[in-house]
Amino acid sequence: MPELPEVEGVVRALSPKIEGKIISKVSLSKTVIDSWAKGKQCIVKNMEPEEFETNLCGMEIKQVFRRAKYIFIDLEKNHEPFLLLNHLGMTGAWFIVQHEDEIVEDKFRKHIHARFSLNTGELLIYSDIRRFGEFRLLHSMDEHPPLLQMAPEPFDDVALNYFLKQCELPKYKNKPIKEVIMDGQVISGCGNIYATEALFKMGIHPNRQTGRIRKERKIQLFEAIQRILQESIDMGGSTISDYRNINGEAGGMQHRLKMYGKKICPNCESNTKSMTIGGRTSVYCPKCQH
DNA sequence: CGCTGTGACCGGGCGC
DNA sequence: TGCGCCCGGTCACAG
Repeated sequence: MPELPEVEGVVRALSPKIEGKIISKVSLSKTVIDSWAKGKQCIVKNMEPEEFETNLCGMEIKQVFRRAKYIFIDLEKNHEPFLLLNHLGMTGAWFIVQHEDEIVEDKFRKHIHARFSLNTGELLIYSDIRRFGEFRLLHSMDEHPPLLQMAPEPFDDVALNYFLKQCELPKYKNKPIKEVIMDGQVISGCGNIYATEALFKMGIHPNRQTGRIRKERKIQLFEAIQRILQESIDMGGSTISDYRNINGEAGGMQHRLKMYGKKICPNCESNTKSMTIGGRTSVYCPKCQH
């Protein structure tokens, strides 16, 4: 499941391969196209799939960048700028190939939902097994209100103070710390894996009420999150189930995880525990985390 | 108006 | 072998 480091990996791999190229044709899957008639919006949101295909046709890819867990692609057609939003959801993956049978894993090849033909003859392919991903064709981020609520990038200078300020709000201060650090309006890009790891590293129980953690400790926690996100970026992200980078390769960070998905605490060797916090499974060591 | 809780979206994988 | 259920990122919507 892609969190910030995995999305960053995709963007770094994707950008040099597609920037400057032109989308000559777009073809969405039957599942996506048929969903509209059924009153659903499978993957392509807020636009009729055929319109999405037509609109993207002829667009030049200017720049690919990441914000939180979103991939954004700056596009241009007839001197008019557009912004293509893509979120990988749980299982989204991009591939650049000459032919789609180069995608060797069945589960990715079987769930291709968007094919972008490039003017170079290459195929840019978006596959999404569980279809939790999404595309939105926008002019700017203002068009999609949730984007305006996002916390700053975690490596931005203002991110720490933003985090501390949000923690003081009534809606957050009585909530479990894990729920708060995973909230994109508090910290950008920190999902279950890295929240679990940072809390373990800090010895903080995931269910601790946010308002009951001293400021100094909150600062240390934030810095731990920054470090683990950076470490994971450097390692090529974590491949837990379906994450692949653009070359179909797994990341390396999963081998460095100490608590996420573990049965035994690597510090004290007691059995880990698991509880649901904010609707998500949270693993922790009952002895090391308080 | 703002906060809170719940449902919806999915198929791989696992437990029984 | 087969069936049913669990899981999760994000948002929409109800209360």
